[in-house]
Amino acid sequence: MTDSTLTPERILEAAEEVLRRYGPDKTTVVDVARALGVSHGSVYRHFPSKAALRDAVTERWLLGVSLPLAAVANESISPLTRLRHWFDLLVTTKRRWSQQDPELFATYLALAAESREVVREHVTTLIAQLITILNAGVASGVFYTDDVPTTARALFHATARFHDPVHANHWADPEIDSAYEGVWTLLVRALQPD
Amino acid sequence: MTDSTLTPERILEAAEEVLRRYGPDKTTVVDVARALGVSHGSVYRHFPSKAALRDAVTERWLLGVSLPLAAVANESISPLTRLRHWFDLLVTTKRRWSQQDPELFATYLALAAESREVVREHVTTLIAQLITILNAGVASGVFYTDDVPTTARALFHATARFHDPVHANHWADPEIDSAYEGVWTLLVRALQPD
DNA sequence: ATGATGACAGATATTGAAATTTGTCATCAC
DNA sequence: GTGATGACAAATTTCAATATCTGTCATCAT
Repeated sequence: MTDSTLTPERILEAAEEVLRRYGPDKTTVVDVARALGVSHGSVYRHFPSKAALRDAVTERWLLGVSLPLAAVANESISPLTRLRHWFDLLVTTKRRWSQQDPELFATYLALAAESREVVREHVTTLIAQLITILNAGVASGVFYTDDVPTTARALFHATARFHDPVHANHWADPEIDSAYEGVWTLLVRALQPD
Repeated sequence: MTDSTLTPERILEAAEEVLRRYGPDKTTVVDVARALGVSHGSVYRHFPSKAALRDAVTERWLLGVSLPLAAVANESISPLTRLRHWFDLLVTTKRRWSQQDPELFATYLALAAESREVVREHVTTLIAQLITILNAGVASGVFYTDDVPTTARALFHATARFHDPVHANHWADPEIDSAYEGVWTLLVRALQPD
């Protein structure tokens, strides 16, 4: 039976399902409760507000991005290859998502825009992964930088056009790949030891 | 008398004034005509559509950005200093604009979002200015790159977070200046001859 | 002849009354 | 006692009627 006890986890699943079906504007707490066969008051027993529920859904989605990236960041391969794989995965994940299901991506975008704090933490997580890769590279002498955290943040910001959803409307441009290569080339040069 | 013959120029001035006052959503061609004391049919004699009028206003605004930058791009100072001044001017212009008059900036943003082609040309213009600076630097040996146009475009994209209006909501963040310095440091390193 | 007008049709936007939603909490069921 | 319920007030959204706007063009004025 699907209707065992009500848990935050089950509510999140239902919320994702409803969001997927109705979009961010038309999804209501009543809809989510209905999908679960409970009253909306019961949902409020597990999430203090609709905003908190939305934040939790956003966090779940962002984990889907950051967990695979964490695996890459900790792979036992050369730091330069690892850095490239990491950015490739970040960029292609976002791009595929935005193109294969634009409506769902728009939903994700709308949620993220309202869950600023959750997104901020996500970005911090990603930059921490970059720090891991940079540290490995500096230790083995293939990267030079006198300030790893600053450089990690700079790499993230310098590539924003290719992974920040606010730029998603450019991800189908024909020049996007060569533009990405151009920035990558520049950044790799910046990391080279003298 | 302000009511001499009706010209595109006078219509543009009136349109800017009305946009400034009412914002992009509530501005109508009828409003613009009223501001000029003419019928809206007369406006259509000079602009084929409301979209064309909007594009022309956008183009005018963007010229306000690109003309001062052109001056910097052609200054007779060291290419590295010139590059830095150019980006500083670009970044501070946008930032001041977005913070001193957020409503007008939002208006500009809304117009630009609908005038894609005009914006595309604006970006091409800016990248051409970067090419000028890079060429000077390569000629005098202070910059290295084997592909000036690609590098110019990469520099523009890598700094998008600090000048692309889609990122304007981060321009008041306290770390924005150090983030900018971080990216700048990286990019300068990438341009250094071996 | 040149340029401005305003009536018009179809498309779009506004408005405010009615319906729905959010979040609370006294009550209910087990 | 624990957890779910649904009635409720306040806030928000929906909807359809009404008004306005866009773009055209036959007509007017100079």
